[in-house]
Amino acid sequence: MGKSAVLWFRKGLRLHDNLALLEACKDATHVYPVFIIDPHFVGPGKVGVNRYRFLLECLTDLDTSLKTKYNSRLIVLRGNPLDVMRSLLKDKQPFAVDKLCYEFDSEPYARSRDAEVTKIAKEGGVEVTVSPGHTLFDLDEILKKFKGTPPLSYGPFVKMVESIGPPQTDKDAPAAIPAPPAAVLGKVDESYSVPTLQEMGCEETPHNGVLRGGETVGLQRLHDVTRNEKWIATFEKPKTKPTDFNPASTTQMSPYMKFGCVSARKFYHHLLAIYKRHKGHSQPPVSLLGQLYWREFFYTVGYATNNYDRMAGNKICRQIAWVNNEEWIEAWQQGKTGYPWIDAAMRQLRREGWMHHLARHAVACFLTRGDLFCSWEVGAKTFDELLIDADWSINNGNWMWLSCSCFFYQFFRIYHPSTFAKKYDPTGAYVRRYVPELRHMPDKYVYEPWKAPKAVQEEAKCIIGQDYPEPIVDHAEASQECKDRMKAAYDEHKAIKRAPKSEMKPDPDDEEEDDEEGEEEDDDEDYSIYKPLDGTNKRSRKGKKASPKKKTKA
DNA sequence: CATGAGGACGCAT
DNA sequence: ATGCGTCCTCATG
Repeated sequence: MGKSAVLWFRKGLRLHDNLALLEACKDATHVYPVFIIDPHFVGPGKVGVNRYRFLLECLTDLDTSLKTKYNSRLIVLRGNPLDVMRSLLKDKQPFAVDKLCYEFDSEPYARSRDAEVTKIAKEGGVEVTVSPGHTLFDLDEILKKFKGTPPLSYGPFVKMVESIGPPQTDKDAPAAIPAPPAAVLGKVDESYSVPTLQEMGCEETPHNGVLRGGETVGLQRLHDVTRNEKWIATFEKPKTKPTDFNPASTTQMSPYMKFGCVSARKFYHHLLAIYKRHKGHSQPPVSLLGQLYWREFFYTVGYATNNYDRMAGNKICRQIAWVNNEEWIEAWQQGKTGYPWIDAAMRQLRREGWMHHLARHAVACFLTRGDLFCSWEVGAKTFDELLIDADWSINNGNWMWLSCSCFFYQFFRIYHPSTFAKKYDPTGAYVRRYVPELRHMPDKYVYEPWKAPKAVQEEAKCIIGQDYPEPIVDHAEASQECKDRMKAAYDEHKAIKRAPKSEMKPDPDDEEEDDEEGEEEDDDEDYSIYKPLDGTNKRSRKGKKASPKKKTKA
């Protein structure tokens, strides 16, 4: 008698180089390709419409490929994965299986979910296999090399990664995938098909972006983008332009990497083949290969770090007394800060679910250490909702980077919120595209429209403060205050580090447990512009400024 | 386009 | 103690 295996798709939404799929096909008479729509990710503020649309496109593509090439289909189940798996693996509903195969996922939610599911499988007598493949290398293997603690610098990380040799060669899609039995295929009808956006609780909005989901378009993009080998070989990330659109100046492969539509290993070997033909190609960190290594880097650190997605209890994260001003946050999120370059980027994000890396830098710097001094966690959540390529490990890592909370510490280097983009796009075409209010503003004022004389504003049909907002902060003033605050936070950090245990830290080895909010003493009350505006925002999310002196353990 | 100051960071060795 | 760090800005030549 043959075996029935479930291939549980989560990320890794592809048929090529899918080790879990190959594992499922091994000795199986039937393979059930399954995806579970998890309500955990549904709802306001969770996953924005653009990423959901992208996901559904990925699922539709899988379903189509399975139908046309393999006489099979994708079975989409709905509900909490634990409930779904309980009924599948223990109650054998809607079908019975012997084996469960999936790809390893390093994110905390996935890890605890998968641990539970594994338990359920054991109880149901179902074998479980976990395959690597989302990253170039097995993260546990990398971690072992670093004795559990990966470096916080890229250089040493890459050095080690390169020393372990190239990742496994990518595998082709299987020649055949044994389909579920006809009886089951007949049983799983409409209610197991790919949902609509509406079912996901999203409004059916027009598709504004250029990036469609799926393995097929992902591979096509990889093919198209790598056809220009010279460009691939000489690619340097800092030299790409954040203001380019149609086409963007980068590969835009990130959403396909995030969902695993395209295998990282395939991308890697593709690049190396091109490098072989082009001597003098660019190098990490700026090269395209360097970008894959950055991904690997953040995945590794994210995997090894507790509370990686927040400041409290996060050992690698600087503790900084950010001040969340809700009005400013709202303005930033909606692209109404009064700084056209910042607003254009934020509107592109909301509209298309994508923006260039350096645009992400600019808006992140602006929200946190550059101008508004709001917490990077707010920014990370916003990106997590709106970006189609939002990737937990990379997103949180980059937010710590940009806010000078980890990885990068030169807080006096601040992106200018109006002139940074000028060198890329002197006439402001990008701004005009995403901030139509400024469409008729002369080049001279398009990045700083508040400086335009009234007559010019009238001529351009854009009165500042009426048709387009005044800047919510004065950059010169705000950035100086931010620098001062960062300096204070860093000094505090140094003081804590220098002063050893002596009565300020209860135990040198308590690390792990209850993150006792190192609430900074707030000696800097005279920072005018960051003071709370009557009740709309709290001083600091962790508020309680009660304790006057350094706490001792309760 | 290239260079240097600015104010002087931290991590890794 | 030293070297280095993907992706700053402004002023100079």
